[in-house]
Amino acid sequence: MNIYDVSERSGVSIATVSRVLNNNPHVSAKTRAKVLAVMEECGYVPNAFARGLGLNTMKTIGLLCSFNVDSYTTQAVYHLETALRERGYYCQLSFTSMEYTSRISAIEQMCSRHVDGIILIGSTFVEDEKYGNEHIRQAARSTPIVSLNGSLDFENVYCVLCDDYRASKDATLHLLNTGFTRILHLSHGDNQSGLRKQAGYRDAFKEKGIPFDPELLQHAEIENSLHKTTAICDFLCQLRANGLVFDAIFTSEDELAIAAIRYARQMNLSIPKDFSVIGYNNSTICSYTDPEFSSIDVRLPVLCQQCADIMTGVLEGREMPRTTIFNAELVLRESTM
Amino acid sequence: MNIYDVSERSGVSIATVSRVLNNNPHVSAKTRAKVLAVMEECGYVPNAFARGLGLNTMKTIGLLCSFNVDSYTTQAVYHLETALRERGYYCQLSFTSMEYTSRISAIEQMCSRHVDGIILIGSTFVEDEKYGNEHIRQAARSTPIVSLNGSLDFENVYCVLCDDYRASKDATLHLLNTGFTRILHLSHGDNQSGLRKQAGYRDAFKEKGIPFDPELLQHAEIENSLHKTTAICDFLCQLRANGLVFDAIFTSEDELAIAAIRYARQMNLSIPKDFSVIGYNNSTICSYTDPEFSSIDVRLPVLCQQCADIMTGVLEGREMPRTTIFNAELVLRESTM
DNA sequence: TTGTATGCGTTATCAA
DNA sequence: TTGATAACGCATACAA
Repeated sequence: MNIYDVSERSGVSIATVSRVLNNNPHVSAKTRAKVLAVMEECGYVPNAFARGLGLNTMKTIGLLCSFNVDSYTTQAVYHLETALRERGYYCQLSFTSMEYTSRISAIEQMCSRHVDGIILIGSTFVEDEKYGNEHIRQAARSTPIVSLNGSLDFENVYCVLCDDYRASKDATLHLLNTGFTRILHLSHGDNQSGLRKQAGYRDAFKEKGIPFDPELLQHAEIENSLHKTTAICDFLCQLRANGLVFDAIFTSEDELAIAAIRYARQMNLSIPKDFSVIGYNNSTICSYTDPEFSSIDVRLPVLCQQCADIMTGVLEGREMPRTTIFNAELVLRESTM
Repeated sequence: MNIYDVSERSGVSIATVSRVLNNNPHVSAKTRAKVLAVMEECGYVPNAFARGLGLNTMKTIGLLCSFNVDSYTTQAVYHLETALRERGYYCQLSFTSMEYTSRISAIEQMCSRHVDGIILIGSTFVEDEKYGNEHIRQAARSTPIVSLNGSLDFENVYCVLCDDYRASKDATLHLLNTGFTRILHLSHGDNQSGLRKQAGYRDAFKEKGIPFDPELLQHAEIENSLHKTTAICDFLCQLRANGLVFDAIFTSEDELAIAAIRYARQMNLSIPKDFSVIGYNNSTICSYTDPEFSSIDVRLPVLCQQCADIMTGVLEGREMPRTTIFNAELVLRESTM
């Protein structure tokens, strides 16, 4: 059942059928009604591929996720899809593995599938000097790219960021101001966002004039196993056993804060009097521990709305800001004073 | 840059270019090399829409998620996308809201976009008598549907299930066998999967000849808020205050088990001696609590692989089983004897 | 307001 | 092995 069948059965040309289909006002009410009736009767559905070929768009945005299937990524996917659908766009989804080549080919594939735009979820898509980001610049020549939480300065690439630096500084200052000076920063990795967090953390010490001990900056390797919490908790115990003194932990991800809470309990430290914990992302898991832990709300729903707005704006030919930065908010719970 | 440009620059017809593109063996090595060289040089990428129009497929599977953005759904999305990509298919993603009409239109939209197949994630897509599932039967007339964890008996609909009934029965029996008889079943809702779990739970009592108290079957409304755990914990305290006696909790979702663990701590109940907890799905959050809690592993990666296998098999015209059922496994942790 | 004719970029059939 | 040409189903410029 195609446009020719409908035109035949309703006794008009395919042009008229097409007009009805596209709500073109230059159709008489009578003709329109007739055509619609035939369409209804035959259960006609326009062929999306043909339309795509003609219009050179299928109203589709590619969503690229890194290999971390964490709450940040999954929530972002949810918010982005919802926001884009509201704006008339569909989503194509792809996860990438840990390898650099996987990120490259994922972007290439999206382009070859002729998506209208690509949204990169998380700063893991921004490579360090070792590899560089030429592939992103290249892809952006044909397809607009919005980077959620990753900063890139390329033509046709738009960045929507949360001010991780300031948020981390604020969180660290809060801990410093409430009497904790030996603050361990447990970091996920050295991706761009992680580095911004580390900088904010460090500068908080500087601002307070408190000497900073580089030993307090620790990396926790995340393997996505069921024993992650135990492993990280053990890691913390080991640090302590090795003589590192710390009275608070600020983590780059909520998942890591879970382990920090457990560590405190194992060490019989009273939270928040003797020991404080602050996580990052303010995800649902903040309320999974007892005590519930404080965290930084990165306003993911707002960021995602903005990503969708910018993407649709660009596609509609409007001038859009190349970088948008939102403030985060420190949400205090039982794990801090 | 299209196939005509390539044909012109390489001095062959578009038919030959197309053959090279599709690895058709009826091309001389010399011609192939020449054409490939031109393609490489020009950075030619075939137009996906035109190919879709010609072949009547864009190798795309629609993934439909319900409104619960829980770990089950998000993990399923990850495993499905990965498995399908390995098999040469791309994924289009759509979330639905709580309304019935939203599920209807999501399915219709997928069909109208001409996806090759649709995967329904979770049994929430199976409606009760109130609405019925005619829309699914209808959609399946044009598009093969695979239902993950939802049972449906329609032509062209394939079901991949975990034996929730047996898993629930096993979990309940384990609790009964370790001395707990007042087992509260905290259920997410009366969707199909939830009902199977309830039946297994009930039949465990029957099998042991222990009278079953219907009061022990309780529903927890899930609003996806940050205060969910607190709310459910309060709900449990209220039940207790109202005189309901229970010495164990078996939940239909891991998220609910978090609240059960907290309840036990608040009540100063010693886990697992005085109080046992078993969750459902064996997600990462099982290790977020202290003590970590036991849960039912529904083998989601395996189920998703099977969904992908069946979908691709159907699309390739092979005969595929209409229903596949896997066994779950009870994973014991610190919350049970 | 309606119809005719053409283009979109492939794949595939049939001849050569 | 290669090429000419007809689909595929829609949108649209232009003509009527």
